[in-house]
Amino acid sequence: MPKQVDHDERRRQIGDAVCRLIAARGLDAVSLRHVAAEADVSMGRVQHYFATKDEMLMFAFEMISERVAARLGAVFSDDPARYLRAILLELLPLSPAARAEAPVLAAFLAHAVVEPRVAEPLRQGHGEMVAWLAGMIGAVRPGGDPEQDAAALLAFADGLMLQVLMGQVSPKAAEALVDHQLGRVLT
Amino acid sequence: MPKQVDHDERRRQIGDAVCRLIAARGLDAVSLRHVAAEADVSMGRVQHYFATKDEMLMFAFEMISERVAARLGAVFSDDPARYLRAILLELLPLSPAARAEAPVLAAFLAHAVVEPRVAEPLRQGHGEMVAWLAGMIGAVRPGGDPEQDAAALLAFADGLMLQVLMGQVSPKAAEALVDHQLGRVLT
DNA sequence: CGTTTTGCAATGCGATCGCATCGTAAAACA
DNA sequence: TGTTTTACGATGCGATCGCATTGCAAAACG
Repeated sequence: MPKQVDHDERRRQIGDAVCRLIAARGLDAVSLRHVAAEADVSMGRVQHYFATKDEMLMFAFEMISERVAARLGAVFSDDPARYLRAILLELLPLSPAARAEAPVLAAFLAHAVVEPRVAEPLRQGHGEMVAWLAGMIGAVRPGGDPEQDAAALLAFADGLMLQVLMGQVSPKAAEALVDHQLGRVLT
Repeated sequence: MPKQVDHDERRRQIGDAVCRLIAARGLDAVSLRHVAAEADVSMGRVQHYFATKDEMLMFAFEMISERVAARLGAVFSDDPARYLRAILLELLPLSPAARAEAPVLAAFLAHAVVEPRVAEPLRQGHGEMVAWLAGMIGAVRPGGDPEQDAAALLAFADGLMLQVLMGQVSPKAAEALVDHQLGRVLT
């Protein structure tokens, strides 16, 4: 056999091309041929690593999910208020990394509306996020209803992400809005 | 010539089919043949009323935009606080009408991320909505920064719409969240 | 009443789609 | 060193795509 390649590495390279394609031209621009071209490999190679297009898309979805999770996991602060703020900002397409991932995430969010297999993991992520946010809010400001505040804050962040992506809100304005909203919640 | 038909009416019938298709299976399920089947007409008819698929999609987009606008326009209350609440609830997929339109809107929102021709009118609608909300907030609670509160509230509503569509938040919980959030803003 | 115009239905075309199949160079393994 | 197995590249197939073309029945119009 030819030199043993890193199977997972190859899959990630192709998944990367899928994500770039989605970010630039949307989910329906993803075809085996376009992906192969974007990744600069043959179509046979793409097929070798993914049995079906659907499997490839689901892999790309898991990829960006994990990347976003990793980005959020890399955030930390001793001060709960700062921690909370940093996490919320990390959800928005402000940094280059987030700006690359957010359009892909947005495409999958819309896809989740009509595709339960995408919606389910997102549902789980939502639950975990709300729980984490509620914990932080409770740490900063005891009393009240931290779960409600957490859920509201997450809805706010999700909507703001989309609005920034659509150009309805500038990155600068989005950051100001996060501070404004946090000010309302944490007092 | 055959009996004079109501040209606009026919276009709306086809546009309706497009919207139903998008709501059920997403934007990329829209093909001339699928639309013809959904509308129970021939493909030739679809082509007769829309020169290109793109024109058909843009028409469907304008259709739901106007419908949502009409639904919002039908809301009214003498009490600014109630008015504000009613508008926010109308943005969510709670009523049957809103539940039919929201998935279509969500699909176009995601499309807007990579398609400026869809993003532009949405940008305008966003601006108008923020201005209106700010006015209402100012009427209920003078002082503060109503524009910031309005923008934050709209981001919250947009995100909540998506979350309800994805099943992350139940309609009942969404309504409670709206009241919670309004309580934070209007005091 | 004949002509013209309208509203389609039908068909076809080239492109592209996902996917299956086949062939093969090469390295791991016996 | 021979065999097997891996990693593809190439090609092809049937389905579907958007769109163009053609034909024609019927009603509005002079």
